Amino acid sequence: MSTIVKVAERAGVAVSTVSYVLSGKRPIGAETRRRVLSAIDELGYVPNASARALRSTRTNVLALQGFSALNDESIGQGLFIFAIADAARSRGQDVLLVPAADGIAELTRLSRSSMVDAVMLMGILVRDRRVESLRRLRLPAALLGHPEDDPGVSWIDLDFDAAGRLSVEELVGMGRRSLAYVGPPAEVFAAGAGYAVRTWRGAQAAAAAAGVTLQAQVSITTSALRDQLEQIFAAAPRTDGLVLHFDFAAQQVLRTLRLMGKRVPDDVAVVVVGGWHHQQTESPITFVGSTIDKIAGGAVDLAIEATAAAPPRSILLAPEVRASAP
Amino acid sequence: MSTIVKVAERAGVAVSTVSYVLSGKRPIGAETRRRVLSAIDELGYVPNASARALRSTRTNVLALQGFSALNDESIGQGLFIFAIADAARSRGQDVLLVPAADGIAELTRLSRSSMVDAVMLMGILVRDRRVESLRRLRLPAALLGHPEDDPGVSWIDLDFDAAGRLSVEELVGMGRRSLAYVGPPAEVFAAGAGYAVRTWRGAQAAAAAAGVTLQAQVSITTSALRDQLEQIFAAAPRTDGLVLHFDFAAQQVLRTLRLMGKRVPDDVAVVVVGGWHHQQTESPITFVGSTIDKIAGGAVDLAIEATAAAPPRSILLAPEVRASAP
DNA sequence: GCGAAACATCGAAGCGTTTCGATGAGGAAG
DNA sequence: CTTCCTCATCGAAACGCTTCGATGTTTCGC
Repeated sequence: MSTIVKVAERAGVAVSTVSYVLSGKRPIGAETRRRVLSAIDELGYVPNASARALRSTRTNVLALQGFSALNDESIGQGLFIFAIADAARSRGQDVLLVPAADGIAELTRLSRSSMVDAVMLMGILVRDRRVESLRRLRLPAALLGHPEDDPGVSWIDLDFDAAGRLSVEELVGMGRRSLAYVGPPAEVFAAGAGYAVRTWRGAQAAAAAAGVTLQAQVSITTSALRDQLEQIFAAAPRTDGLVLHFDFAAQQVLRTLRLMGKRVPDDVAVVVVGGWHHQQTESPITFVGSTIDKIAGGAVDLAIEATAAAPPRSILLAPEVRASAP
Repeated sequence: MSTIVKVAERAGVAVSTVSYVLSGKRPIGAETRRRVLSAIDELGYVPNASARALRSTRTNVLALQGFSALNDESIGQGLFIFAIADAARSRGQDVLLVPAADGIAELTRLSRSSMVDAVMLMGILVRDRRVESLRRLRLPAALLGHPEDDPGVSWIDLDFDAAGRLSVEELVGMGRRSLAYVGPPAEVFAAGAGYAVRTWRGAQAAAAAAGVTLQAQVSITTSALRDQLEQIFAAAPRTDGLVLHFDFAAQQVLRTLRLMGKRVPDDVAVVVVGGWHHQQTESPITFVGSTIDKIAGGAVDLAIEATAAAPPRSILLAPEVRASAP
C-alpha cells in the first residue's frame, strides 16, 4: 500500500502539499499539482480511510437499519436498501448494514465508535421505542417513516394519509362507489407500522367524505390471495374499485382478478398506493405515492445533514398520481 | 467522546494498561482490571474504530456486493443479505453494502483505502469478469457461487449440479416419470448465473440416466405463472412431477396448481431446489438444497480467512433433502 | 538469603492523515 | 532600493489507538 508520504517523495513535495492537492483547501501551483497527480496515478495511491477519519472525525459512512424480517416485508425491503445504497454513493457516502434485530444497541456502538457519521432507520412504527433512544443518545439520525409524536429527529416519509385519501378519490373520480381495501399483512398493522395505519385511515376518511362504501381492510397474505379476493366479492358483489397497498403484490392481484373473470379496470379499477420502484409503463393500474428513489435520496440527505448537527427537519412527500394507461 | 486517555486517567493507570485490559494480550492484576473496567463503564467509553484500524490494520468490516438488480431476484437477495449481515455480526464483523452496478471498482476502492478487510460477491456467473479482476488486484475475497474455471479465490456454493440431479431422483423415487422444470427468469440464464445453469444441467443428466421425460425448462415470470404452468400441461398432460428452482415462488406455484385442479403431491409432486430460508414445517413440497444461513455463515468465514492471507479454499455444500410432509 | 524467573505495569513510538502557523520568493507600492 | 503583501509550499503537531521494550516488584528454588 502506498501512502501519502511515498506520493510526496515521488512528486518531490511536502506531504501537506499532496493533501492540499487532494482536498483543494489551499491554492496549489499548476506544475506542482500536475506532478502530484501523476505520482498518485503511478503509485495507485488511495488515501487510507481510517487515518483520514481519525484526523478529520468524519467517516463518510452511514448506518442503515433494516426492519425486522416480517416475512412478506423483506421483499420490498431489498429494493429500498439498494436504492439507499445508490443514493448514498452518489453523495460520496458508504452504507453499513445493521440487522433490525439488534435494536438500537448496534447503532449506538457504531456511532460511538465513530464507525459511522449518522444512522438511518427503516420501518418506523407509530410508536417506536428506537426513536426515543435515538434522541436520548443524541445519535445523528434520519428516519424513513415517522412516529406519531414529534420524534425530535429528522425524518422523511410519504404522506400516506394523503395517499390513502387520494387513492379513494381517484376511484371515486372514475365513478366507482363500492370500494374494497387490501392492506399489508396483519402483523404489520399489529406492530403499528405508520404507512399501514395511516394509509388505511386516509382511505376511510375519503370514503366517508365522498359517501361511498369502503369495505373493511383485508390484510394481504400472498398464499391466500385468491380466497381473500373471493371473500371481498362475496361480501359485496358490486365492488368496482380496489385500493391495494404495496406494489409488489400488484401483478399477482391483477392476475388473480382476471382468473376470477373480472376485467381491470372495466369491472374493477385498481389503485396501488405506496412507494413504487420502476416506472410502470403500460398498466391498467393507477399508482398513488412516490418513487422509492426519491424517498431514498431524501433520507440520505437528511442523514448527511444530521451529521453536521443541523436541527432536525422533516419531509412529508406529497403523493403523486400516475394514472393507468387508457 | 471519551478516549482511552481519559479512561486511563480516571483509573489511575497507563494508557497501555487500559489497552491490555481490553485486548487481554497481557496479564493484568485483578484490582487494576476492576478499576479500568469501571472507569470504562462510568465514562461510557467505546474505542474509536478508526484509530484502532489505523494502528492495527484491521477494520473488521467486510464489503458485500449484491447482484445486479434483475427484478425478480432482488426478492431472494434481501434474505441473503440479512443472513450474511447476521453471520458477520456473530463473528464480530460489520458489513458494508456495495451495489452491484459499480462492478469491481468500488470494491477496489474500499479495499485499497482499508475501509474493509475483505469483500464478498454474490451472484457469481459461470464466466464472471469480476472474479478475474479480483485475483489480479489481489483483493481478499470470498464468492457466493463459483465460476466455471478455478477462480483462485475462496468460494462457497451449494452443489447445484448435485441438487438438480437429486431433485429429479427424488421425483423418480416417488414413482414419477413425466417431469417438468421451472427455472429462474430467462435473463438469469442468459447472464450465465451458475446456480441456474448447473441445476438445470444436473436435472437433465439425472432424467437421462433414469430414463424419464423432463420437459425443457420454463423460465419463471411471476406475472405469467399461470400461463406457464398451463403451457407445461398442454405440452405434456401426464406431467406428474415438477422441479422448481427457488423457494420464494413455491407458495405461488402451489396455489396456482391447486387453482388448476391439481392435487399436490398426489397429481403432481413438487420439488423445490436451492437455498431455503425458513424451516418449512408442514408442506406438501420436498426441498433439496441447503439453508441460507449455512451458506451465509460459510461465506463470512471464508472472507475472514482471506483477510489473513490464507490460501484460497472452496466449499461445495452437498445438498440436503427435506422431505415433504406425509 | 540470593539470583533468576515470572509477573504487572509503564512510556514512547508509530500507524497515515489533516491542518495550522511559518517561511521564502516574487511583485507592487512608496 | 527598501518595505509590505500575496502566493505557494513546507514542517510539525495532533487525532486515538496498539505494541514493543523497559522497569520495578514478587516469588521461587536451592
